[in-house]
Amino acid sequence: MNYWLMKSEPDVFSIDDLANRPTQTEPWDGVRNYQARNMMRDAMKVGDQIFFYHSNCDEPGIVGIAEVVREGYPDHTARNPDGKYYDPKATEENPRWFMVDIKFITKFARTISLRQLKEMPELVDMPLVRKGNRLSVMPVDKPFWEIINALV
DNA sequence: GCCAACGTTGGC
DNA sequence: GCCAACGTTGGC
Repeated sequence: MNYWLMKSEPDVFSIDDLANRPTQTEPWDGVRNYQARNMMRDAMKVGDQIFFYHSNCDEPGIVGIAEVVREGYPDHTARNPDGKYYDPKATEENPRWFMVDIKFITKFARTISLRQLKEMPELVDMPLVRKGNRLSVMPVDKPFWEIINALV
């Protein structure tokens, strides 16, 4: 089993939105970054655990856990000319963009803030706390996962 | 709103 | 294949 972190702007789609879905499941559409795409297409497996991260908000940080329930498949929003994720280069034969489905597992009682994570010496090598990291989907090494989980 | 750090695009 | 211009991300 692998561990991941996925960012979402809570104004757009928050962990509460995920929890309130009828099936508590959501296709992770709209990712338009090749590194993130490759991870969703090739590496994320059913059962993998995901830290759900809120970005671009008052208190950026990890707010809960989700898991992968469907492995990489074409992101059909790339082929909808009326949607904001439209990409004319995506075709049926070559979908270009992929997504996974994730399911709500838990919401933390409080946000584990980015600020708090940055203060922890044992996490200095975690990509998330590195300057300039803009990846919206990133792997989390198991030791980091366990350290952070112990904060809850 | 600012801006640093990236990633992508396209001319050459 | 280089690289300048441009667009986006996301903390602050």
